[in-house]
Amino acid sequence: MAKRHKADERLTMAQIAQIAGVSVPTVSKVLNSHTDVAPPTRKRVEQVIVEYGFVRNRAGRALRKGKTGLVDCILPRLDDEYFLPILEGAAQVLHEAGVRLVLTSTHHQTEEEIRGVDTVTDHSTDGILVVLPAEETIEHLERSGLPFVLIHSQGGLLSTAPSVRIASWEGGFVATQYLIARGHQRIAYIGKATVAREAIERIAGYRAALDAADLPIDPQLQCKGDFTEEDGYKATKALLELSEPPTAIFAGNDRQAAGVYRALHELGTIVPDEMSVIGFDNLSFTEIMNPPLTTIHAPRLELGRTAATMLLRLINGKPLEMARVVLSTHLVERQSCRPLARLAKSQ
Amino acid sequence: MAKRHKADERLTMAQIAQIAGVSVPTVSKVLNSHTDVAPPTRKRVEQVIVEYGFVRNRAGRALRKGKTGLVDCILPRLDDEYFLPILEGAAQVLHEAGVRLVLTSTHHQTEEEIRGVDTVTDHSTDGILVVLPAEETIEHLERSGLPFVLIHSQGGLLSTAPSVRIASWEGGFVATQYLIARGHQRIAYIGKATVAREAIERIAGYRAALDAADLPIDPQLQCKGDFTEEDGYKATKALLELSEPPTAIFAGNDRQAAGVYRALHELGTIVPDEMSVIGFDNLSFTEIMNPPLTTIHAPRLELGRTAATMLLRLINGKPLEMARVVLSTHLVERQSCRPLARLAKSQ
DNA sequence: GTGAAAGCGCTAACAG
DNA sequence: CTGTTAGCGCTTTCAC
Repeated sequence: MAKRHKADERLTMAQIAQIAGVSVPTVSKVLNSHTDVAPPTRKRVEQVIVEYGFVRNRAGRALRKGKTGLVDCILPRLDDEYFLPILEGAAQVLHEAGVRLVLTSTHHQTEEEIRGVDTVTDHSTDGILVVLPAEETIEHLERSGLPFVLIHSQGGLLSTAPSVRIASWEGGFVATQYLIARGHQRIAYIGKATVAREAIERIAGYRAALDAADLPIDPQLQCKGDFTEEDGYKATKALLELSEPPTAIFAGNDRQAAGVYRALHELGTIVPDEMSVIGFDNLSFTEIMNPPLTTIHAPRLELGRTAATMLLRLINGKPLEMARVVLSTHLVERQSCRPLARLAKSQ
Repeated sequence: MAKRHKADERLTMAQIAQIAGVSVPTVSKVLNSHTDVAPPTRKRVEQVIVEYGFVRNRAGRALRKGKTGLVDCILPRLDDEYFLPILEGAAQVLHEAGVRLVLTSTHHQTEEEIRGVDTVTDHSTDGILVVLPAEETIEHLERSGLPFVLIHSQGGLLSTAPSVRIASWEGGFVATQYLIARGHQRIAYIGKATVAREAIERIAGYRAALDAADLPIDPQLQCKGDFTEEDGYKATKALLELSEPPTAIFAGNDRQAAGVYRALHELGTIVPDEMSVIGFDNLSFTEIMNPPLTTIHAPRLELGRTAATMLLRLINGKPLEMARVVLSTHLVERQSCRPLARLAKSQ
C-alpha cells in the first residue's frame, strides 16, 4: 500500500527514478508501457511507484505531448434535467477513451458562452462540445481552430460545422400522426414562436402531418409557448375556452405537457378520456405523471455519445463519416391518449 | 478581429513576442497584467495578441505554476436529477474563481470511484469534490495529499475530512413533526434498511419526533425502501393492507413519494383527503405532482456552493472555519397533507 | 536495455 | 521598464 505523505509533497518522476536507482526516461517508459525495459527493472520501478503512490503530473505530460486529455463541454445550464443524459452520454464515451470532461455552464448568456469558448481555446482542452450554441459562438469556434462538435445547433444552415441534432420534424410529424390515427381531427400544438431551430421543425412536422391527412390547419390551435410548464398551463386554459376546443393536445415538450395536465385537472377535464395529450422529450418525470404521458422520445443519451465519438475522431485527426448527424426519435406509448370514438365530450 | 489561421497552427508566446518585437517575458507580463510594462509596449503587444487571436497554452502555465486551474468533481451518476443542483452550485462558485470543473461519473461503482480518484490524483486538477464517496475512496483521497471536500459523505465518523452534508435528521424530524401537528398519529416511513448515513439519520429523526410526541413507534409502519419509485409503490401497497393502516406517509424521498402517489391512485385513495404524504429532497417534479407534494427541501445548490467554497480555500492554503459543515433543511408546504380531523376514513 | 540531452510553453528572479 | 537566464515535469530521440 502507498505510504502516507505530507499534503504538498508531490513526488516527481525524477525522485522515483532516484529511489529506484534508474533514470527518468526509464520511469517514463514503465509508466507508458514501453517494451524496451528489462523485466526486473520494470518490476523494481513499478514497485517504487506503488509504494510511494506516485502519480505523474499531467501538466508536464500535456505540455510535452501537446495534448491535454481533456475535452470541454459547454452547456446553457446545469439545472435542467434535459441536458443530463447528453452529458452522461458524452461522459461515457469520453471516459472509455480515457479523456476527461471539463464542464462549463453559460447560464443562457451568449456573452458567457463566448467567453467560455475563449477560455477553452487556451488549449486547456483538446476539443469542445457545445450544446445549443449561439450563432456567434459558432464563429468563434471556427476561428479557434480547435476541434468541436455542436449539439442541437441552432440555425447555422450554411455552416458545415460538425453537429448532432434530433429529428424534431419527424417527431412532430409522428406525434401528430399518432393522434390523427386515433381519430383526432382538432389537434392543438403548443410551442409556437420560438426561434430555436428544433422548435420550428417540430411545429412544421405537426403541420405536415395534418396536411398529409387533409386536415385543416387552424391557427387558433397553434399556441405560443416557450417550453415551460407555465406556458403549457396558459395555453391549455385558452384552448379550452375556444368555441370548438381541440380533442387532443400535442404539448411541444414534456414540461408544457405537465402544464397541460395541471390546467386540465383544474378544469376537471380527464386525461385521456376527455382529452388526449402527447409530449416530447421523454423526460424522466413523464413516467410518473398521472396518467403516464405518451411522448416522443428524444435520444439525448445518444446525442451525447454520438457527439463525443465524433469529437474524438476529430481530435485524433480522423475524418468524419458524416459531419451533420440527425438522430431519430420514437414514440413512447403510455396512457395519455385515447381514440376519439371513446371521447365523452366529442361529436 | 482575429485573423483566421489553419486548424493546427497554434501560436506560442515566442511567436507573438517576435512579431511584436519584444521578448517573451514581456508578452507574459502583458498577459498577466503586470504593471511593469510601458504603456506603448503593452499596447503593441496587446494589438498583436488580438490580431493573431493568440491564447496562451494552459499546460505550460500549469506546469510552471504548479496549479492547473481545474477542480475535479466525482459523482456516482449523472442521470439522476438529484445531483444536478449540487453540480450547478459547485460550478457557480468555481466559475467565479476562474477555476474550471472536471466531471467524473463513477456509475455507482466503488472501483470506478477509486480509479477516478487515482486518475484525478495525477495533478491534472488542483482539488477534488466527491459526492457520496465510499469509505475506501476517502482513504485514497487522504493518502493522495490533494485538497478535497466530501459531499454527503457516508460513514466516516472518525474521519476529520472536510465535508458538507444535509441535516437529514432534522429533516426527518421536522417532516414527522409537521404531520403530528396535524393530528396524525399513525405515520408510516418508507426507506429503512439502507446503509447510507443520510437515510439512517432520516429515519432516526422520524422516530425521535414520534417519541417526542409520546406516540408509539410501530415497526409495521417502517417500510424498507431503497429510495426508488418502485419501493414507494410497493411499500404503500403493503401499508394499505395493514389492519390499521397509517393516515400519513413520510415517503423518505420524493421518488418514493411518486411511487406512493401511484399506489394510492390505483387503490383509489385520495391525496390529501384520505392520506397525507410528505416527501424529501424537493426535486423539481414535486411541484407538478398532483396534488403538489409537500416535502423537505434539501439545499442541494448550497451543498455544491459550500463544498466548492471550502475546496477553494483549501487549494489556496487557507484554513477552514469548519471542517464538517451541515446544511439545514426546511419544509416546503404544498398540498399533499391535511389535518387528520378532515380525513374521511379515519376514526 | 538504458540514460544523457533537448525542449514542449510558460513565468519568476534578477540584472541591466 | 526590458530582456536574459533558468527551469517546472515530462517524453522523445539517440548514443552507448
